[in-house]
Amino acid sequence: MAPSKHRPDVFPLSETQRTLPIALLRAREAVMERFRPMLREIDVTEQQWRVLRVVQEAGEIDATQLASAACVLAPSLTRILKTLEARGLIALHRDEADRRRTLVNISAAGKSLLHDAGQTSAGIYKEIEERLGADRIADLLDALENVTQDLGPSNTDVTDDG
Amino acid sequence: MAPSKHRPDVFPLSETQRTLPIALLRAREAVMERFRPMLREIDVTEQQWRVLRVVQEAGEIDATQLASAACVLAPSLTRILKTLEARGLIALHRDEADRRRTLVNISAAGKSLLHDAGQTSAGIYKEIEERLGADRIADLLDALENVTQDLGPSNTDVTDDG
DNA sequence: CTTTGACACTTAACATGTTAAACATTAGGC
DNA sequence: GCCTAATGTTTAACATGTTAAGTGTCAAAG
Repeated sequence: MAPSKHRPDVFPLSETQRTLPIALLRAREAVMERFRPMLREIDVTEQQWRVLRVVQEAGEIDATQLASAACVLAPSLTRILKTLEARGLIALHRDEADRRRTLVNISAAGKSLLHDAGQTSAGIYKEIEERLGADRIADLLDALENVTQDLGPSNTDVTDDG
Repeated sequence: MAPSKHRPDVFPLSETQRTLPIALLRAREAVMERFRPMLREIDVTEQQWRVLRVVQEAGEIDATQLASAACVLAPSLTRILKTLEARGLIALHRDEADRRRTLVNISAAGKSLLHDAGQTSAGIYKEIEERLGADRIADLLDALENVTQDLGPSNTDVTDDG
Protein backbone atom coordinates (compact mmCIF):
# COMPACT_ATOMS: atom_id res chain seq x y z
CA MET A 1 0.00 0.00 0.00
CA ALA A 2 1.21 3.46 -0.84
CA PRO A 3 1.52 5.86 2.06
CA SER A 4 -1.77 7.63 2.53
CA LYS A 5 -0.74 11.11 1.62
CA HIS A 6 -3.41 12.02 -0.86
CA ARG A 7 -4.59 15.55 -0.29
CA PRO A 8 -6.07 16.72 -3.58
CA ASP A 9 -6.41 20.41 -2.85
CA VAL A 10 -7.45 20.88 -6.44
CA PHE A 11 -10.97 19.58 -5.93
CA PRO A 12 -13.29 22.34 -4.84
CA LEU A 13 -15.51 20.12 -2.71
CA SER A 14 -12.92 17.78 -1.34
CA GLU A 15 -12.44 19.62 1.90
CA THR A 16 -15.87 19.01 3.32
CA GLN A 17 -16.44 15.74 1.55
CA ARG A 18 -13.40 13.97 2.91
CA THR A 19 -14.11 14.27 6.61
CA LEU A 20 -15.06 11.72 9.22
CA PRO A 21 -18.59 13.01 9.87
CA ILE A 22 -19.55 12.93 6.20
CA ALA A 23 -17.77 9.68 5.38
CA LEU A 24 -19.31 7.91 8.36
CA LEU A 25 -22.73 9.23 7.43
CA ARG A 26 -22.44 8.11 3.80
CA ALA A 27 -21.20 4.66 4.73
CA ARG A 28 -24.01 4.17 7.19
CA GLU A 29 -26.55 5.25 4.61
CA ALA A 30 -25.12 2.79 2.11
CA VAL A 31 -25.43 -0.03 4.61
CA MET A 32 -28.86 0.88 5.94
CA GLU A 33 -30.32 1.18 2.47
CA ARG A 34 -30.04 -2.58 2.25
CA PHE A 35 -32.07 -3.12 5.39
CA ARG A 36 -34.76 -0.51 4.85
CA PRO A 37 -37.04 -2.57 2.59
CA MET A 38 -37.15 -5.36 5.18
CA LEU A 39 -37.86 -2.94 8.00
CA ARG A 40 -40.59 -1.20 6.07
CA GLU A 41 -42.20 -4.53 5.30
CA ILE A 42 -42.63 -5.36 8.98
CA ASP A 43 -43.53 -1.73 9.78
CA VAL A 44 -40.67 -1.24 12.22
CA THR A 45 -38.29 1.70 12.18
CA GLU A 46 -34.56 1.32 12.29
CA GLN A 47 -34.41 2.42 15.93
CA GLN A 48 -37.31 0.21 16.98
CA TRP A 49 -35.54 -2.72 15.36
CA ARG A 50 -32.36 -2.05 17.33
CA VAL A 51 -34.31 -1.79 20.57
CA LEU A 52 -36.16 -5.04 19.93
CA ARG A 53 -32.96 -6.91 19.14
CA VAL A 54 -31.18 -5.67 22.24
CA VAL A 55 -34.13 -6.60 24.44
CA GLN A 56 -34.18 -10.07 22.99
CA GLU A 57 -30.45 -10.59 23.40
CA ALA A 58 -30.27 -9.11 26.89
CA GLY A 59 -33.46 -10.57 28.30
CA GLU A 60 -34.91 -8.34 30.99
CA ILE A 61 -33.11 -5.01 30.84
CA ASP A 62 -33.67 -1.54 32.23
CA ALA A 63 -34.21 1.51 30.04
CA THR A 64 -30.84 3.14 30.65
CA GLN A 65 -28.79 0.12 29.65
CA LEU A 66 -31.16 -0.48 26.77
CA ALA A 67 -30.71 3.06 25.48
CA SER A 68 -26.94 2.72 25.65
CA ALA A 69 -26.89 -0.65 23.90
CA ALA A 70 -29.36 0.34 21.19
CA CYS A 71 -27.74 3.75 20.61
CA VAL A 72 -30.85 5.81 21.21
CA LEU A 73 -31.29 8.75 23.54
CA ALA A 74 -33.49 8.50 26.60
CA PRO A 75 -36.28 10.73 25.25
CA SER A 76 -36.41 8.70 22.06
CA LEU A 77 -36.46 5.45 23.99
CA THR A 78 -39.44 6.60 26.05
CA ARG A 79 -41.46 7.11 22.89
CA ILE A 80 -40.20 3.92 21.26
CA LEU A 81 -41.05 1.77 24.28
CA LYS A 82 -44.53 3.25 24.36
CA THR A 83 -45.03 2.41 20.71
CA LEU A 84 -43.65 -1.11 20.96
CA GLU A 85 -45.71 -1.84 24.07
CA ALA A 86 -48.86 -0.60 22.33
CA ARG A 87 -48.10 -3.04 19.52
CA GLY A 88 -47.65 -5.87 21.99
CA LEU A 89 -44.05 -6.54 21.03
CA ILE A 90 -42.61 -5.84 24.49
CA ALA A 91 -43.76 -5.72 28.12
CA LEU A 92 -42.88 -2.94 30.58
CA HIS A 93 -42.95 -2.94 34.36
CA ARG A 94 -41.32 -1.12 37.27
CA ASP A 95 -38.29 -2.58 38.97
CA GLU A 96 -39.48 -3.65 42.44
CA ALA A 97 -36.04 -3.11 43.95
CA ASP A 98 -35.68 0.39 42.48
CA ARG A 99 -38.95 1.88 41.39
CA ARG A 100 -37.22 4.54 39.34
CA ARG A 101 -36.25 1.96 36.77
CA THR A 102 -38.35 0.64 33.94
CA LEU A 103 -37.69 -2.98 33.05
CA VAL A 104 -38.28 -4.23 29.53
CA ASN A 105 -39.03 -7.74 28.33
CA ILE A 106 -39.68 -9.19 24.93
CA SER A 107 -43.14 -10.63 24.35
CA ALA A 108 -44.17 -13.72 22.44
CA ALA A 109 -45.24 -11.57 19.50
CA GLY A 110 -41.91 -9.76 19.67
CA LYS A 111 -40.01 -13.03 19.66
CA SER A 112 -42.01 -14.20 16.69
CA LEU A 113 -41.34 -11.00 14.75
CA LEU A 114 -37.63 -11.16 15.50
CA HIS A 115 -37.48 -14.82 14.58
CA ASP A 116 -39.01 -14.24 11.15
CA ALA A 117 -37.44 -10.93 10.22
CA GLY A 118 -34.17 -11.92 11.87
CA GLN A 119 -33.62 -14.53 9.20
CA THR A 120 -34.09 -11.96 6.46
CA SER A 121 -31.81 -9.55 8.29
CA ALA A 122 -29.11 -12.17 8.63
CA GLY A 123 -29.42 -12.90 4.93
CA ILE A 124 -28.95 -9.25 4.05
CA TYR A 125 -25.92 -8.97 6.28
CA LYS A 126 -24.47 -12.07 4.67
CA GLU A 127 -24.94 -10.45 1.26
CA ILE A 128 -23.02 -7.45 2.49
CA GLU A 129 -20.31 -9.72 3.85
CA GLU A 130 -19.95 -11.49 0.55
CA ARG A 131 -19.81 -8.20 -1.28
CA LEU A 132 -17.23 -6.56 0.96
CA GLY A 133 -15.40 -9.55 2.36
CA ALA A 134 -15.65 -10.75 5.95
CA ASP A 135 -12.07 -9.79 6.74
CA ARG A 136 -12.55 -6.31 5.36
CA ILE A 137 -15.64 -5.84 7.51
CA ALA A 138 -13.80 -7.14 10.56
CA ASP A 139 -10.97 -4.68 9.98
CA LEU A 140 -13.41 -1.83 9.54
CA LEU A 141 -15.29 -2.80 12.71
CA ASP A 142 -12.02 -2.86 14.62
CA ALA A 143 -11.02 0.54 13.30
CA LEU A 144 -14.43 2.00 14.13
CA GLU A 145 -14.45 0.59 17.64
CA ASN A 146 -10.97 1.95 18.25
CA VAL A 147 -11.91 5.39 17.02
CA THR A 148 -15.01 5.35 19.19
CA GLN A 149 -12.99 4.43 22.25
CA ASP A 150 -10.16 6.87 21.56
CA LEU A 151 -12.55 9.77 21.06
CA GLY A 152 -15.48 9.02 23.30
CA PRO A 153 -14.91 8.87 27.01
CA SER A 154 -12.38 11.49 27.96
CA ASN A 155 -12.59 10.48 31.59
CA THR A 156 -15.14 7.72 31.86
CA ASP A 157 -13.09 4.63 32.49
CA VAL A 158 -14.92 1.39 31.99
CA THR A 159 -12.55 -0.79 33.96
CA ASP A 160 -14.58 -1.37 37.08
CA ASP A 161 -12.05 -3.52 38.84
CA GLY A 162 -9.19 -1.52 40.17
CA MET B 1 -31.73 -14.10 38.16
CA ALA B 2 -31.25 -11.58 40.93
CA PRO B 3 -31.93 -7.96 40.10
CA SER B 4 -28.84 -5.92 39.35
CA LYS B 5 -27.59 -4.78 42.70
CA HIS B 6 -24.29 -3.68 41.27
CA ARG B 7 -23.94 -2.14 37.85
CA PRO B 8 -22.69 -4.37 35.08
CA ASP B 9 -22.15 -1.19 33.10
CA VAL B 10 -20.54 -2.84 30.16
CA PHE B 11 -23.05 -4.49 27.96
CA PRO B 12 -21.72 -7.89 26.95
CA LEU B 13 -20.59 -7.65 23.36
CA SER B 14 -23.51 -9.38 21.75
CA GLU B 15 -24.27 -10.14 18.19
CA THR B 16 -26.04 -6.86 17.63
CA GLN B 17 -23.24 -4.77 19.01
CA ARG B 18 -20.62 -5.80 16.49
CA THR B 19 -22.37 -4.84 13.26
CA LEU B 20 -21.73 -2.15 10.70
CA PRO B 21 -24.85 -0.07 11.40
CA ILE B 22 -24.17 0.15 15.14
CA ALA B 23 -20.42 0.60 14.82
CA LEU B 24 -20.81 3.36 12.24
CA LEU B 25 -23.41 5.07 14.39
CA ARG B 26 -21.24 4.94 17.51
CA ALA B 27 -18.16 6.21 15.70
CA ARG B 28 -20.08 9.09 14.21
CA GLU B 29 -21.49 10.01 17.58
CA ALA B 30 -18.03 9.99 19.10
CA VAL B 31 -16.77 12.36 16.40
CA MET B 32 -19.76 14.66 16.39
CA GLU B 33 -19.70 15.07 20.15
CA ARG B 34 -16.55 17.09 19.67
CA PHE B 35 -18.22 19.52 17.30
CA ARG B 36 -21.55 19.93 19.07
CA PRO B 37 -20.45 22.60 21.58
CA MET B 38 -19.16 24.80 18.75
CA LEU B 39 -22.33 24.32 16.71
CA ARG B 40 -24.56 25.07 19.67
CA GLU B 41 -22.61 28.23 20.34
CA ILE B 42 -23.36 29.65 16.91
CA ASP B 43 -26.93 28.27 17.02
CA VAL B 44 -26.51 26.14 13.93
CA THR B 45 -27.49 22.50 13.68
CA GLU B 46 -25.20 19.84 12.33
CA GLN B 47 -27.14 19.65 9.07
CA GLN B 48 -27.33 23.41 8.65
CA TRP B 49 -23.56 23.54 9.13
CA ARG B 50 -22.99 20.98 6.40
CA VAL B 51 -25.28 22.86 4.03
CA LEU B 52 -23.55 26.16 4.69
CA ARG B 53 -20.10 24.70 4.11
CA VAL B 54 -21.09 23.03 0.87
CA VAL B 55 -22.67 26.24 -0.42
CA GLN B 56 -19.53 28.19 0.40
CA GLU B 57 -17.22 25.68 -1.22
CA ALA B 58 -19.37 25.16 -4.30
CA GLY B 59 -20.41 28.74 -4.87
CA GLU B 60 -23.79 28.94 -6.58
CA ILE B 61 -25.34 25.48 -6.47
CA ASP B 62 -28.79 24.02 -7.05
CA ALA B 63 -30.77 22.25 -4.36
CA THR B 64 -30.40 18.74 -5.73
CA GLN B 65 -26.61 18.84 -5.90
CA LEU B 66 -26.53 20.57 -2.55
CA ALA B 67 -28.66 17.86 -0.93
CA SER B 68 -26.39 15.18 -2.31
CA ALA B 69 -23.18 16.89 -1.24
CA ALA B 70 -24.45 17.79 2.23
CA CYS B 71 -26.05 14.39 2.81
CA VAL B 72 -29.53 15.63 3.56
CA LEU B 73 -32.82 14.56 2.02
CA ALA B 74 -34.78 16.89 -0.21
CA PRO B 75 -37.60 17.50 2.30
CA SER B 76 -35.06 18.35 4.99
CA LEU B 77 -33.18 20.66 2.67
CA THR B 78 -36.35 22.59 1.86
CA ARG B 79 -36.82 23.38 5.53
CA ILE B 80 -33.15 24.07 6.14
CA LEU B 81 -32.87 26.51 3.24
CA LYS B 82 -35.95 28.35 4.48
CA THR B 83 -34.41 28.66 7.93
CA LEU B 84 -30.99 29.77 6.69
CA GLU B 85 -32.53 32.31 4.32
CA ALA B 86 -34.65 33.76 7.13
CA ARG B 87 -31.45 34.18 9.14
CA GLY B 88 -29.80 35.93 6.24
CA LEU B 89 -27.02 33.38 5.90
CA ILE B 90 -27.87 32.38 2.33
CA ALA B 91 -29.71 33.79 -0.69
CA LEU B 92 -32.18 31.81 -2.82
CA HIS B 93 -33.42 32.47 -6.34
CA ARG B 94 -34.88 30.56 -9.25
CA ASP B 95 -32.67 29.38 -12.05
CA GLU B 96 -33.64 31.51 -15.06
CA ALA B 97 -32.61 28.81 -17.48
CA ASP B 98 -34.61 26.12 -15.69
CA ARG B 99 -37.24 27.50 -13.40
CA ARG B 100 -37.70 24.19 -11.63
CA ARG B 101 -34.36 24.61 -9.92
CA THR B 102 -33.56 26.62 -6.82
CA LEU B 103 -30.11 28.18 -6.78
CA VAL B 104 -28.36 28.83 -3.50
CA ASN B 105 -25.65 31.36 -2.71
CA ILE B 106 -23.80 32.21 0.46
CA SER B 107 -24.39 35.69 1.86
CA ALA B 108 -21.93 38.07 3.48
CA ALA B 109 -23.26 37.11 6.91
CA GLY B 110 -22.92 33.46 6.00
CA LYS B 111 -19.33 33.98 4.88
CA SER B 112 -18.58 35.78 8.10
CA LEU B 113 -20.08 33.01 10.21
CA LEU B 114 -18.17 30.33 8.32
CA HIS B 115 -14.97 32.28 8.57
CA ASP B 116 -15.16 32.59 12.33
CA ALA B 117 -16.60 29.19 13.23
CA GLY B 118 -14.57 27.53 10.50
CA GLN B 119 -11.40 28.26 12.41
CA THR B 120 -12.79 26.63 15.53
CA SER B 121 -13.99 23.69 13.48
CA ALA B 122 -10.60 23.23 11.90
CA GLY B 123 -9.02 23.31 15.34
CA ILE B 124 -11.35 20.60 16.60
CA TYR B 125 -10.61 18.45 13.59
CA LYS B 126 -6.92 18.93 14.16
CA GLU B 127 -7.36 17.79 17.75
CA ILE B 128 -9.04 14.66 16.47
CA GLU B 129 -6.23 14.16 13.99
CA GLU B 130 -3.62 14.42 16.69
CA ARG B 131 -5.51 12.02 18.89
CA LEU B 132 -6.09 9.39 16.23
CA GLY B 133 -3.22 10.01 13.86
CA ALA B 134 -3.57 11.51 10.42
CA ASP B 135 -2.60 8.29 8.68
CA ARG B 136 -5.12 6.31 10.67
CA ILE B 137 -7.86 8.75 9.72
CA ALA B 138 -6.83 8.63 6.07
CA ASP B 139 -6.99 4.83 6.11
CA LEU B 140 -10.40 4.90 7.75
CA LEU B 141 -11.66 7.44 5.22
CA ASP B 142 -10.43 5.25 2.40
CA ALA B 143 -12.13 2.19 3.86
CA LEU B 144 -15.37 4.08 4.39
CA GLU B 145 -15.39 5.50 0.88
CA ASN B 146 -14.74 2.08 -0.58
CA VAL B 147 -17.55 0.51 1.43
CA THR B 148 -19.89 3.27 0.33
CA GLN B 149 -19.01 2.72 -3.30
CA ASP B 150 -19.09 -1.08 -3.15
CA LEU B 151 -22.53 -1.14 -1.59
CA GLY B 152 -24.16 1.39 -3.86
CA PRO B 153 -23.51 0.15 -7.42
CA SER B 154 -27.02 -1.25 -7.67
CA ASN B 155 -27.71 2.26 -8.90
CA THR B 156 -25.32 2.86 -11.79
CA ASP B 157 -26.27 6.41 -12.60
CA VAL B 158 -23.08 8.40 -12.32
CA THR B 159 -23.44 11.62 -14.24
CA ASP B 160 -21.03 13.29 -11.91
CA ASP B 161 -18.42 15.35 -13.66
CA GLY B 162 -15.41 16.43 -11.75
C1' DC C 1 -51.36 24.83 -28.06
C1' DT C 2 -52.20 20.53 -25.52
C1' DT C 3 -50.93 16.22 -23.74
C1' DT C 4 -47.82 13.13 -21.68
C1' DG C 5 -44.02 11.96 -19.03
C1' DA C 6 -40.12 13.16 -16.45
C1' DC C 7 -37.74 16.21 -13.32
C1' DA C 8 -37.16 19.44 -9.24
C1' DC C 9 -38.75 20.58 -5.59
C1' DT C 10 -42.54 21.10 -1.88
C1' DT C 11 -45.87 19.67 1.53
C1' DA C 12 -47.68 16.47 4.79
C1' DA C 13 -47.58 13.02 8.47
C1' DC C 14 -45.27 10.45 11.61
C1' DA C 15 -40.86 8.99 14.08
C1' DT C 16 -36.56 10.22 16.01
C1' DG C 17 -32.52 13.50 17.36
C1' DT C 18 -31.23 17.05 20.48
C1' DT C 19 -31.42 19.99 24.35
C1' DA C 20 -33.41 21.66 28.53
C1' DA C 21 -36.51 21.18 32.18
C1' DA C 22 -39.65 18.55 35.08
C1' DC C 23 -41.01 14.50 37.70
C1' DA C 24 -40.44 10.37 40.67
C1' DT C 25 -37.54 7.68 43.42
C1' DT C 26 -33.52 6.67 46.07
C1' DA C 27 -29.73 7.57 49.31
C1' DG C 28 -27.74 10.25 52.78
C1' DG C 29 -27.59 13.92 56.40
C1' DC C 30 -30.11 16.67 59.82
C1' DG D 1 -39.77 12.54 59.33
C1' DC D 2 -37.76 16.47 56.44
C1' DC D 3 -34.28 18.34 53.37
C1' DT D 4 -30.90 17.92 49.88
C1' DA D 5 -28.51 15.79 46.21
C1' DA D 6 -28.19 12.30 42.87
C1' DT D 7 -30.32 8.94 39.76
C1' DG D 8 -33.78 7.14 36.29
C1' DT D 9 -37.25 8.42 33.46
C1' DT D 10 -40.46 11.54 31.29
C1' DT D 11 -42.17 15.76 29.00
C1' DA D 12 -41.65 19.66 26.01
C1' DA D 13 -40.09 22.25 21.97
C1' DC D 14 -37.86 22.53 17.86
C1' DA D 15 -35.16 20.38 13.90
C1' DT D 16 -34.39 16.56 10.92
C1' DG D 17 -35.22 11.66 8.94
C1' DT D 18 -38.31 8.96 6.18
C1' DT D 19 -41.94 7.97 3.10
C1' DA D 20 -45.77 9.21 0.18
C1' DA D 21 -48.31 12.47 -2.34
C1' DG D 22 -48.78 17.01 -4.46
C1' DT D 23 -47.24 21.26 -7.30
C1' DG D 24 -44.73 23.66 -10.89
C1' DT D 25 -41.62 23.28 -14.82
C1' DC D 26 -39.33 21.33 -18.79
C1' DA D 27 -39.07 18.45 -22.96
C1' DA D 28 -40.92 15.68 -26.54
C1' DA D 29 -44.81 14.34 -29.32
C1' DG D 30 -49.27 15.16 -31.46
